[in-house]
Amino acid sequence: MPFQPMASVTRQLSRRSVFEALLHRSPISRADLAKVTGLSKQTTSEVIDAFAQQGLVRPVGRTSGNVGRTAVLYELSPEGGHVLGIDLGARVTVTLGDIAGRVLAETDEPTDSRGGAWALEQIARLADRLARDNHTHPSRIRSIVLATPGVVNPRTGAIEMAPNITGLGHLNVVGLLSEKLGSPVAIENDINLALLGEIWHGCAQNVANVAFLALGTGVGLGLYVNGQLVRGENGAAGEIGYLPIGGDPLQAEARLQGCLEYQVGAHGIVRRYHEAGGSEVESAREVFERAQAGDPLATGVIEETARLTALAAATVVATVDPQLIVLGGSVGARTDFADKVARVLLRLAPRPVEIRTSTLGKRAGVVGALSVALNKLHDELFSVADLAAAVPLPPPRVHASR
Amino acid sequence: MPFQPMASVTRQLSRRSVFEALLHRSPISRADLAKVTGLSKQTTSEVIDAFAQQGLVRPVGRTSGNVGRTAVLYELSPEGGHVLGIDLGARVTVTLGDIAGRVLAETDEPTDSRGGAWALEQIARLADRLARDNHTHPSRIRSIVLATPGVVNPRTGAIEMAPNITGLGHLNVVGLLSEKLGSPVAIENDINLALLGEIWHGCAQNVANVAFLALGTGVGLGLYVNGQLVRGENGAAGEIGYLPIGGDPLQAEARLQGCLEYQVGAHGIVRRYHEAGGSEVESAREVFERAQAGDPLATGVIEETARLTALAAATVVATVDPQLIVLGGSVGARTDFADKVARVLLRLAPRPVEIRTSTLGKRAGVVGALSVALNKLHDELFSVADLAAAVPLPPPRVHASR
DNA sequence: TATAATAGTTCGGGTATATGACGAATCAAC
DNA sequence: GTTGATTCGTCATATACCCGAACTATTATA
Repeated sequence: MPFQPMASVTRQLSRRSVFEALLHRSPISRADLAKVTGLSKQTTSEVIDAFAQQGLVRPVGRTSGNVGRTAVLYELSPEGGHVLGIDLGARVTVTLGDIAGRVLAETDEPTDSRGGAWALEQIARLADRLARDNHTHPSRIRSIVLATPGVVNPRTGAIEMAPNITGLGHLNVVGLLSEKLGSPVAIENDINLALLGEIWHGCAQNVANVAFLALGTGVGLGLYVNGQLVRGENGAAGEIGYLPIGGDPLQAEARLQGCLEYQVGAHGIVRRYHEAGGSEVESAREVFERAQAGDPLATGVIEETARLTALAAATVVATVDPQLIVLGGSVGARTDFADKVARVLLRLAPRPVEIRTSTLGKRAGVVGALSVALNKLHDELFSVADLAAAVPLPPPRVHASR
Repeated sequence: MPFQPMASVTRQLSRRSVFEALLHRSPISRADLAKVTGLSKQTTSEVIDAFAQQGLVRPVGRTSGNVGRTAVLYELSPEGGHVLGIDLGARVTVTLGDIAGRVLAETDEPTDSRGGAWALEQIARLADRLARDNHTHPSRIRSIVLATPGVVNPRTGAIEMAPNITGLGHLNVVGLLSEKLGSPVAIENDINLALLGEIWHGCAQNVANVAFLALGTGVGLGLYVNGQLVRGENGAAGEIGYLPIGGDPLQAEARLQGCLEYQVGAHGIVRRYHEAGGSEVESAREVFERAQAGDPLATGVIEETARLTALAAATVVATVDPQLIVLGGSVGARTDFADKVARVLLRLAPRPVEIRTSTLGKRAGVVGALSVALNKLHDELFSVADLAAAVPLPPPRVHASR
């Protein structure tokens, strides 16, 4: 094995170029690939031959009707690799995709209420069945991403504060799952992945600076800045439940649960309705329904919720200046609620910011997980990471001035 | 014209590799360069020869004392290119550096109070003199970065809200300055650059996630996330003067000046001292002095200022989860004040965050400007940007699921 | 049927890189 | 001093990769 790092870089770049063209323009001929990538026909052909031998690419017919010789058209083969996106929330959702980003199948069921290891077992079972039902052996799956609530440590992948699923924090989820499923597993916060889902296939496509405000059982924020996800040093970026908004942040409940979440989380909405003298309700959705039915107490609670949410949004606008704010989660995705928030925000922010509601809804998490799994697979195959890491240009060390 | 027409990618990578090694380990021999870069001695030698011919590199002696043939040591030549960092605030500061990041000279004087075009003229004069005094013709300067208060549009470079220097907003600063100085000019917000200064040579070295909280005449935030500066869609990231903290954000002054800035800005401190019944003072510094002298009114004002600052810091922690918060600016850099902030923040944040005070002080802005100018020069010479842009791997377009 | 156009392959040339051999220069030990 | 080990830097050679041009194959159209 003659190890020639530099020499292989250029071929890797060519491969990557061709792959990308296939990703975006398949079915496509060798000739068109050469035009699109800017590579010579010669190089393109070599790469395609290699891809075909690797099973990454397959012919799908020929051109016809045009003058000249017919061209063989190629596309990425589903056999090239499969990826899995998993969302672990109140339900477990598993999505199977192929290397080209095509969604092949999706399944879900309520999460095993015993939590912890049982939930992982459930995931493995669903994933296995999904793969087999789609003529794919589970071992063919090359990249798996799991969306989970809680703070995910970006270095270790440990789940540090999982509020809803019990007993996840003590498990080595990455290790257990990747062993069960036989493929590399990555974990990411569900709100972050919902954001990436909206960016990939939802309402935030082609935007480099987006904030995703999730309001449901909890409160959370996903940040996408400079075309990158913001995880934070401990994976705790976007934990805006702890924003000092809506009460005394030094109060006991506020310190424990988070000041904003105490008010705006689903429990907070119900509690505030009761405190205002409202009759028994079970869920935040009921408060919304009563408000729509004309209950003035409920309306007041909702208005206040919208005001606090707008304050949180204004906070994000002031710190990060996104082009777009996406509202999601069971509460946030309601268009009536989003309208209220937008109205307040207009008076709070120094400049207007576009607000949209999530278009993917509950699927945002899995879709985002799939997109990350896909990116990981692509990076593994056509890594430019080595290249970027090989020649960084950091600020120079200190030199004495003369 | 040292423009290599389409130097092949692989050679460019080698050049970059060697350059980076020179940057960090000079003086260094050809043999050691080969070891460090992983390139062959042959390639390394070719690159060094090219650099030498280009004037980018020069020999600086030989090794001695070791067994074996002596090696010629090389370092980056100051002739390789010069850069300029400029800070335009109450004073104009100009720093001259060379391609290796060595600071060659620095000068400053009070900003021309007539502002606008006069200030630009002043900058040009200072820069010209600085260059000539250091045996460098101004035309040798290849990259200039200007630090300025206000919101700098990241696309156009226009200054959109310059509070202190009058008449800057209406000028095409980039165009005028680059014409006067004969070199490409970039503009960046002064707080952002102060942050980068601290990261380069100050108290935030080797940290990937930093927040820089500047408290002085105004209030501002610089964010460094995932090893990148956060500018925001409109360059308005970090405009935390508008954070809804410390009062009703819908109040007239709050909406105009920014809610937090109205309280915590230097004017706000003075005003609050007067409102509390304190006697005439001119500046925030006097309030601090009186507090130190035992004035209970002043102490109260300072405590409240620290509390509000801590709230702002907690906001940043909750949204972005930095590893480190740097306090800077004439007020923020005071260690006594920083201690107070740290104490309050400890009780606000769900996890402790390190707080430091700026070590570069007033020079942070120029140093940061110089670092960016340097990076721009390096990127121009050894751009890997073309390379990264040539083969992106974005999420694929939507495919119909089957 | 002839012609123009397009697809894909073959071949030669140029630029890189790595490797190993070789001369040059130095220290250390005898 | 002389010799040997050691390191520096260059030369020569082989290989990988890319491109462009020539060439063959295949098609629509006049």
